[in-house]
Amino acid sequence: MKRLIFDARLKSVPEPTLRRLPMYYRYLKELQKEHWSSVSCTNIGEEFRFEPTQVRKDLEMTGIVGKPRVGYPVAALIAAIKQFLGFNNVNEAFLVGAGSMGSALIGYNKFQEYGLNIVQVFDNDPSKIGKQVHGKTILALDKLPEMARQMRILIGIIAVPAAAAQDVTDLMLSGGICALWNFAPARLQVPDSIIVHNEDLYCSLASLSQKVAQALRSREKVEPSPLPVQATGKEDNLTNARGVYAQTQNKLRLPDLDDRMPGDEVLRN
Amino acid sequence: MKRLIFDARLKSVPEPTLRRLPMYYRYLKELQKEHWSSVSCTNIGEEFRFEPTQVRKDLEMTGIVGKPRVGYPVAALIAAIKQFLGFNNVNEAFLVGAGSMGSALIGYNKFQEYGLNIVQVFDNDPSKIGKQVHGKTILALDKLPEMARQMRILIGIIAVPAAAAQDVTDLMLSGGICALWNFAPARLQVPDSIIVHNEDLYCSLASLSQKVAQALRSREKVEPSPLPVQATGKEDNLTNARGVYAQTQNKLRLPDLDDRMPGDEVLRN
DNA sequence: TCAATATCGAGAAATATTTCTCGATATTAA
DNA sequence: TTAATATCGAGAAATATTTCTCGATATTGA
Ligand SMILES: NC(=O)c1ccc[n+]([C@@H]2O[C@H](COP(=O)([O-])OP(=O)(O)OC[C@H]3O[C@@H](n4cnc5c(N)ncnc54)[C@H](O)[C@@H]3O)[C@@H](O)[C@H]2O)c1
Ligand SMILES: NC(=O)c1ccc[n+]([C@@H]2O[C@H](COP(=O)([O-])OP(=O)(O)OC[C@H]3O[C@@H](n4cnc5c(N)ncnc54)[C@H](O)[C@@H]3O)[C@@H](O)[C@H]2O)c1
Repeated sequence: MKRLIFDARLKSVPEPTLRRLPMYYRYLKELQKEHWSSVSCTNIGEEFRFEPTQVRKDLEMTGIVGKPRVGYPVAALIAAIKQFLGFNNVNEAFLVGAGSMGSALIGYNKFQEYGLNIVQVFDNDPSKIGKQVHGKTILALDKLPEMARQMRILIGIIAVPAAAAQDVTDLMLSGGICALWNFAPARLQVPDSIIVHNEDLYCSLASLSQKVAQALRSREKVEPSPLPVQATGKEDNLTNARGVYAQTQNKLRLPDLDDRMPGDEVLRN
Repeated sequence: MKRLIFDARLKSVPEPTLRRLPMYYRYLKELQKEHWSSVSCTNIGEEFRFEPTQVRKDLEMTGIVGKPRVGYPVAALIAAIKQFLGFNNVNEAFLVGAGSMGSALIGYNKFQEYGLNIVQVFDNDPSKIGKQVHGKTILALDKLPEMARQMRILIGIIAVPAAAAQDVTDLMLSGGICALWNFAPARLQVPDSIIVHNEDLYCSLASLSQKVAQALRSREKVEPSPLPVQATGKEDNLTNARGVYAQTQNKLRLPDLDDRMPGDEVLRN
């Protein structure tokens, strides 16, 4: 309608595709270790319980072409996904908040495989500044903007309490950072041109919680069929029509009450 | 088609709705602190830049009914979402893997607000067993199944290296645990009746990475229009038609090269 | 009191995403 | 060589999700 597409390559990438591609990526790396030379959508689909066609549509987004009856060369496919997801331009990032969450992230060197490299760490706690975390020296916050600008850092990771998140955001933007990975449970106010990715464990937990609650409800309400019917399994947390339906029928396999001795106490501490 | 819906209340909940509801929940709690008595879909929509109708459809899932021209009573709405997402049945959970990730999770007491309570922590590292993390004593792994059964624990949190994740899973299932929150980058093999929620930071990172890469590409290819056009902002990471289109047009606001002094060096460490 | 208006609820329409279908083609095995 | 078959690619169909539309209604202020 009133939308302008500037470039074919910028065609909208469905969010669900964006969530599945990295899964394939990791799986393909496993296959590569096991010296597979080629892989079909059927292979991948079986691993994740997705329809082969869906996998094919996802891979299509990366621009790779496969061979009928054979599939895709594993190495080329990995390269294509890597390129498409931007893992190639290893993005250097600043992290603010060397608390427990921040430290875990800093110590996590595997991010580099996915194109992220945490190069500097900042905090505003005087007792932390100058100390090292996983080999990185914690710097004072006020140095951030200038360093970000000089090093042309594009990505900022926010691991401070929610109350401090907006201030940290503003500081990062003032240093030219334009993409944020936010671990604080806070909505950041930013200009439209800034990319924000909220890593919200609460939301994630909610999804699990809802499914457990639903399964419990379903167990109470729907006693007629006593055996577990379907479930999402590991394909969970993806938008998948079948998955969604499966969820509706989901019955949680609760610890069978008959498994217990009559005298068993339910412990609490 | 061949699907049986057992109970109207179990009607399929769209995944996107499941991701948005907890956002509303947190926002509503903020409003409550500020003593709002009622709230409309328009209010909520403005906060997150969602269409009011979408918010209304989401809230509809919880079963709440509002008043025309007024909206919903804040307290009742919070209660409805809480109930719907299962935050009421405070779910007690076991966590395995008292490493950096696990410790961060254990120390995170806010999960309780969302219905999750980590009651026991396990590890297989003899040097950690018996020690405390955030007030919780680390127990030997072999005690898990029996304790889980006695305490009727339903939720297990996996924070061990990927290689150990399947073993830990099997142990948890043997203790009657039937819902897993998995932080390891591994696909867990479980029966269909088990709920698995993978917390995959890689996938999340990939999504950010792809957007940055796309914005960079778009900047290279599409110079005609020099000003930033649209973006996802904080509503990112949701499936939202407008959002998706916005992304396609997304242009990253890069640090303007002219901002720098001619002699500026790009630092690396 | 009554008009103006914001908002709800529900159903229709539009859009996005997944699944199906089919023709083409590369590999395998007879 | 040839038939059987698995798989790709592309477009059509089905399904899911979002957005639009409209009638109903509660509140506000004239
Ligand atoms: N720990 C978890 O499992 C977990 C889970 C989900 C979300 N989070 C979120 O991640 C964030 C960090 O959590 P955490 O557990 O690491 O907290 P933490 O208290 O351990 O760490 C916070 C760090 O931020 C620093 N800080 C505070 N204000 C600052 C400021 N204005 N500028 C710079 N640094 C500042 C503190 O000095 C501290 O080092 C929080 O927003 C939390 O809600 C944590
Ligand atoms: N740290 C991060 O930021 C981060 C990010 C994403 C994912 N993860 C994932 O979370 C998991 C934990 O990461 P981490 O950084 O905390 O690692 P870590 O090495 O700090 O901790 C792992 C813990 O698990 C324990 N463990 C190992 N094998 C075990 C077994 N078989 N049974 C019981 N306990 C066992 C270890 O003793 C250790 O305490 C990993 O799978 C990692 O990939 C971590």
